[in-house]
Amino acid sequence: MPEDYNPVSLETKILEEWKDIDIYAKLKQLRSNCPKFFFLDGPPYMNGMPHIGHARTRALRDPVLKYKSMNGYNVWHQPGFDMHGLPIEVKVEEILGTKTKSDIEKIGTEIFIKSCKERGLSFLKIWIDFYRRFGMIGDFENPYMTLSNSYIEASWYFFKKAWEKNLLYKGKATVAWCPRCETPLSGYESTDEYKDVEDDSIYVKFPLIDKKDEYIIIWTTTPWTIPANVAVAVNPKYDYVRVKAGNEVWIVAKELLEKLMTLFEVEDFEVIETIKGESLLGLKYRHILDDDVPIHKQFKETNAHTIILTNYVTLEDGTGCVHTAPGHGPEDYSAGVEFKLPIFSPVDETGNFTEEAGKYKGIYIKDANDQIIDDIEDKGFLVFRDSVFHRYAHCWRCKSPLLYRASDQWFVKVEAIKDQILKENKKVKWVPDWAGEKRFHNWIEGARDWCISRQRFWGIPLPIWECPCGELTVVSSLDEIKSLGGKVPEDLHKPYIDEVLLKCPKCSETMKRVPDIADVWFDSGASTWSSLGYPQNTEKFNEMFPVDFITEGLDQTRGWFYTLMLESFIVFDRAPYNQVLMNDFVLDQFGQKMSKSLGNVVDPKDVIAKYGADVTRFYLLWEIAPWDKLKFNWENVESIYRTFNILWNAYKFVTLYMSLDKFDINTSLKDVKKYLRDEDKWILSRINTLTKEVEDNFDTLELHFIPRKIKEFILEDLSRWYIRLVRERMWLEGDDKEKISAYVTSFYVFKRLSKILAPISPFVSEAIYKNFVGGSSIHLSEWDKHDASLIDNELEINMNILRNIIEGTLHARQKAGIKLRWPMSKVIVETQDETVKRAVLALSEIMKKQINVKEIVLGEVIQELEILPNHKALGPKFKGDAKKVVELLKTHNPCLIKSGFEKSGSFDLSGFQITPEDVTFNYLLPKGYELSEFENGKIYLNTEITEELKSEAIAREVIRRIQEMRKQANLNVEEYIYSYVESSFESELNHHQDYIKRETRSKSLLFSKQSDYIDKEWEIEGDKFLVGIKKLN
RNA sequence: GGGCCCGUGGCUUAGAUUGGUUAUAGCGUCCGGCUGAUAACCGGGAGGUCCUGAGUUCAAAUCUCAGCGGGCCCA
Repeated sequence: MPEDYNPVSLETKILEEWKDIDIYAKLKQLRSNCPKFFFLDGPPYMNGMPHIGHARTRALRDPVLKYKSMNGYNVWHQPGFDMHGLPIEVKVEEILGTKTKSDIEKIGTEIFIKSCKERGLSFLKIWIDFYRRFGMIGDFENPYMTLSNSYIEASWYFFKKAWEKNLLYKGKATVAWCPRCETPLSGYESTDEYKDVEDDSIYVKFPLIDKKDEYIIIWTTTPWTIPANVAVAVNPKYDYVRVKAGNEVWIVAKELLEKLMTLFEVEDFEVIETIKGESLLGLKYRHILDDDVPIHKQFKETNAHTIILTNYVTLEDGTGCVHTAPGHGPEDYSAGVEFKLPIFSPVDETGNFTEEAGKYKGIYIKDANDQIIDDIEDKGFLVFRDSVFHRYAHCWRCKSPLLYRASDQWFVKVEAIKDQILKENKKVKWVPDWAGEKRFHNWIEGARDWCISRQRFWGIPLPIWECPCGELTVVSSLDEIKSLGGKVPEDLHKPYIDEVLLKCPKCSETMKRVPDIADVWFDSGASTWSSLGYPQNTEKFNEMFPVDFITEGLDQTRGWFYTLMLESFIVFDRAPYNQVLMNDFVLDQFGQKMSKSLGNVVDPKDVIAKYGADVTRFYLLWEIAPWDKLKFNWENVESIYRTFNILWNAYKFVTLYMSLDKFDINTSLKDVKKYLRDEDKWILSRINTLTKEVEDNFDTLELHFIPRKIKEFILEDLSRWYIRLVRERMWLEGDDKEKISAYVTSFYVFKRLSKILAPISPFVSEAIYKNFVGGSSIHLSEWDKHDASLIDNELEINMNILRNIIEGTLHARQKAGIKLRWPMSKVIVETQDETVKRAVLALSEIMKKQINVKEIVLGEVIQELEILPNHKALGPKFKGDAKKVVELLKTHNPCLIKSGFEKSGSFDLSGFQITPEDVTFNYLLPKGYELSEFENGKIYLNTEITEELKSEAIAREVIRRIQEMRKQANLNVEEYIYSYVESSFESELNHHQDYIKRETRSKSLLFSKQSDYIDKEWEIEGDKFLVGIKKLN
């Protein structure tokens, strides 16, 4: 006999059992010859604990894996963990107290790397323990970890392939740079953290050469980039004006002129000429700081200090003439390339000006702003100075303001292959479809070449060796290192890998490794093959590739979904995955982001500790579609818990009687086929319909429908209906066939239900299944496919109709104030719907029991119409005749009056014209009936209580009291008692003596007070009843 | 500024793909009832500008456009 539902102790116990039988090993073995299903785990970043969002993603993916596994697939469930990268470095820097890269070098790269490794690994056990507790079954002993030598070695294959395909190049580029981390950030890393900051805002005039006192006006919020200015960009399509202001001529965009002059407080100005932007091309100007930054004088030989044309110039702010410094902005950079400008970036890794910056050498760029502005002002080129609040990019880890600087980096050519990638993406099934067809598609369309190198420590070292002769070698394996005369270190990380020297295949000189590491986003993108140790081991990979299914959060559009696609495409010329499920985040119940500072964080540990993993998983899937934001709502979790409690109680109920009767679970449906009653056939149909729907939803990954339908089934079909209907049969004595057929049906339903529930809530399903069916684990069993032969749509429809009618009847009872315990003689169902009629005829036995009515009749009831005068209206209208009108109303047929209103809006009442406002119509029920409406008709309940009905009602009332007393006395269900009832209803009770005795398991029923009975006085409908019971010894 | 997603009683939601009687259900609330599986449940009441506006249509929560608010991503 099962205990009460206590999820936490139940789950702990089952976890022990799984451990004892080594369930994963068993599963692996069981499915070893089955078709593969390659699930690739999106590796979480190992810098913190699992949060509720992680739990959500896992609550989505694990059911799919379990479902696939039950359906005979050999599922690959290797967890993965992302363990490199700047976030870990930043954390370790906090611990070690370093501030800069040179600090790290001072304490030693080796110590630093070891600390990073320790930090990355420190979360491993916590995560795997979480996975286990969450009910996941997987290859937890063999996760893939991006920091392992084998992973690193395998991932190098990408660089080799990219190099061979000419998709890897070294270039100078202007990239977002963190001066504290001293490394570039990829485009998307740099946009993660925009903050509103106050900056200088200056308008500066650049003197045109060969035009006396003529200037072009620019605007900038980064004065420190002025020393690197080499051009001014205008939009060829816009109109520009030459304006006379005082003794000078200024050039600005026409549209901005008024605004600027107001800002500069120049009242006296005059437009001399309006010209298209394109005609400004090639005008030369003098760099305003060429005395302080003398290198500009050398640029005179080039295209520097020229007006150029670009279409990124807008009229939103500034002057329409854009200060261009190709060393300090990506757009400036491309313009620089196009117009062959010097790519000049006189700033070092730490954000300080270099020698090339002349006078400003050694000053931190932000600190140089004031001095630069002063210098510009002293030279007379400052038009206006202000400050602005604007959004500025900051480093996503250390929050330092970023800058753009030109540097030598390694790039992956993306722009060249993005059309092919877009084509490949069309073959991927995305759920929801817009995630792939729109979001991901758009992202790829706008993709730029990927700066993959980082000048940091903790990451996958670039496998590129460089010879002084200029030769570059990209290696992709340790064997290759050896064959080029290198000694393979024990650990492939920096600094060890930097000591590996190769012999140049061209000139035999010593080659040194490029000191860079890879952008951490590279790591997980290589998991397609690196997690399987390919290309070092080909067997597993050949068997598994491509990936059948992945799922991650929507933020991974530009992250993992992208790097996987990009890297795999470069390596294998195809999309790496067939199916992607994208989910949204988890917010708090008000739709706000969870954050420590708001104190609204929901820790999955707490949810599991309170309600168990089954409920948590079920809830996370049930609440909303995977691709919508989930507002975490404790009350709804509670409602799922209650559902599970009901499931458990339903399960307890059937097992109680089955075990009392020692029911043989091998009795098949066939054996009892002819004894199955409508409710049995109905629930058998329902569970198979449910199974079919669940199968469909798993196929289309509309996963939220699954728990919703299961919940509906448990509450509506199983608990509130089927069990209510079969309850009486469970109390039948002996080997009654109808009871056995109810057992067989219940057994079938619970076995199936546990299977359907197993992927989502693996513990409670396991408990029910093992208790019922036995075996080692439900997760080692096969999915029970739906049995179409048991689905009876008509029966399901009929039962629905019946339930509507029953609800309606209960409503009528309530209106009439007659409780369900009191039997009634007749119900008339009035309907035009043939289906409803058929349903009533087919299922009237069930209906009679449920509404406690002796007879159900299909028919019509004529309702009498009553007309009432509306004195408020009649009085003023007919004054003295009002009384007469009221009398006349009584003598006319209300139906005629009503149809008169409907025809002409009024009625001639023996000369008095009355209108609808003058009267009120009422339908009168035939005497002794109560009415209630349902979806397809009306229900008339005969409320007349005969002596016969009353005596049965009294009997039932008494039964109910005795049952209550049995319960209070803690008697077992099967225990017998003696009982007595002392009341003024002896003859009525005597009439139903057998019934009362049977229902209450009384060996005797007396009608006078007995000594040594437990007794209690009850009041029923105003009469006193003294009831006593005594346990049989 | 651009792309994508979301906006339905106090709260959480159904609804899309196929426009169609009175807009779904749960929680909460009020009233009543039932109970030998169920500290459960059942029946009923109250509670809605379906974010706003315009358009298409006989008919719009649903389709179109514009706007507002929120989110993710990009600039």
